[in-house]
Amino acid sequence: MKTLQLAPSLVEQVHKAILSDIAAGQLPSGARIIQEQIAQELGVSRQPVQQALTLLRKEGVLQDAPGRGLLVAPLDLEHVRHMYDVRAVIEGLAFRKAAENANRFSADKAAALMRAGRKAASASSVAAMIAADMAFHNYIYALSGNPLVVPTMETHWTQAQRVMGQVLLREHKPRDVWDQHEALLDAVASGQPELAERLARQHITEAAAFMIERLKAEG
Amino acid sequence: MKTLQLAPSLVEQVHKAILSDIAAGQLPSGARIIQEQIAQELGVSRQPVQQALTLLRKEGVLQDAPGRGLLVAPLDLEHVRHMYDVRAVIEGLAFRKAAENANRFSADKAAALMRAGRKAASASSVAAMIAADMAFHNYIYALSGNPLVVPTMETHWTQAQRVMGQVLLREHKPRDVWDQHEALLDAVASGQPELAERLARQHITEAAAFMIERLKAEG
DNA sequence: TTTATGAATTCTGAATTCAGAGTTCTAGTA
DNA sequence: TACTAGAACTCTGAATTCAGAATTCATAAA
Repeated sequence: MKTLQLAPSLVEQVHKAILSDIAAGQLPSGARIIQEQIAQELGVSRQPVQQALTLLRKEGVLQDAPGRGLLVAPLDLEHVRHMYDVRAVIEGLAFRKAAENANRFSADKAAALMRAGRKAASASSVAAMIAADMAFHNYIYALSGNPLVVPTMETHWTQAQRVMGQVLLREHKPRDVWDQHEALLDAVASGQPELAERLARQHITEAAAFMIERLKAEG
Repeated sequence: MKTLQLAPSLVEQVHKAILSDIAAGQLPSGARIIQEQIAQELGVSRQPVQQALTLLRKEGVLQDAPGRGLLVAPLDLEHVRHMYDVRAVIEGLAFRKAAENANRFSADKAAALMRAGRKAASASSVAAMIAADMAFHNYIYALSGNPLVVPTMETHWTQAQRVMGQVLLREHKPRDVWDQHEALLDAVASGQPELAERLARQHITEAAAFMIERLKAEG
């Protein structure tokens, strides 16, 4: 008999709903967040909304606007830079640990991820590209064996998604990261922690430079 | 005109109170958490307590016990190890960035932090030692110029506090980290990012080894 | 004596209500 | 017309209330 999963509480649902609204651009940077309004739109009381908001604030997605509640944290260049700085070191950790667990590496799974990524890249589907990228990194997180990586990265991923969405939308020929991903997988599969960490940090740093460049271009 | 800090909300106060109860051993691992009870003890309604609890659960300090609410998460060694792994790389980032901002380094502030830390260490006050340690690291976070470090570390700090409390409680002669802290400050003050990062990671890794050793000893 | 059934209790998530702080709008004055 | 005082409004944090789900306890039957 398998344990049945308990229904997600309203708090979690509201949390997710707000987050995806932000990622999709419904709630742009600097937008004011009014509890009552959100509660009405989602058809719940202010109570679960308030809890979700304190969560989001702790996560840095929202920020205090003393006297007028909360607003969506701005996605300015500095912020993006900082986000990628944090991401770089955590990805470094994840890849290093994953390489230490090379024995649990699955060549099949890795090949499937690569195929999906290359296909999305050639099809120029923004949503598919983001999904493939996330799937790739999530596989590494799992392989790292550190269950804290995912929650720690969660916030930064929502930001990263925001950035990628923003940038990829107007790129006709987005840069292909899958050669880098392949090199990373090689380092992991062959059990080279130091190399994997270095490559991972480099990978993210380059991605950051690219994204920031493009964001600057469009203003 | 300097911005005046707003009073901490009840949620934050409750959060802090529960955390220190756990760190102090009042609420041991596995203890059941009853909202009503906590609310009465602290003289507030269940509302802020509930919010604080959802926060604590997100942070991993409490865990779901389906059907009977929440309980204090056990402090297992693997978890602590993972927490320190994450902390090590983020501290590395913070110290590296801080060293890059050596021009904003304040010798006065640093000296004050060192004094407070050494004093707490010699006085063998657990609470003061934890507070001094946090103050030291928070100074570096601020100096790093990356506002995402603090929220990213928050979760891990709550765990770290718990571990330190647990260990320091029964150490008569706790290990003195302030020589290491001094070396770290030197690296930052003299603007050596690489060195600062390396030392920081080493510092945390050693702390982890020490804490895990002691935790293992008491079982 | 052990097991099963159902009532009572306990506890939580969520809704509703209340009070206070801040902002905005309006009117009056210089 | 520009500025200030004050009323009205908006929004939040917190308290209280409500409803439902799970556990525990008591009782009856095998």
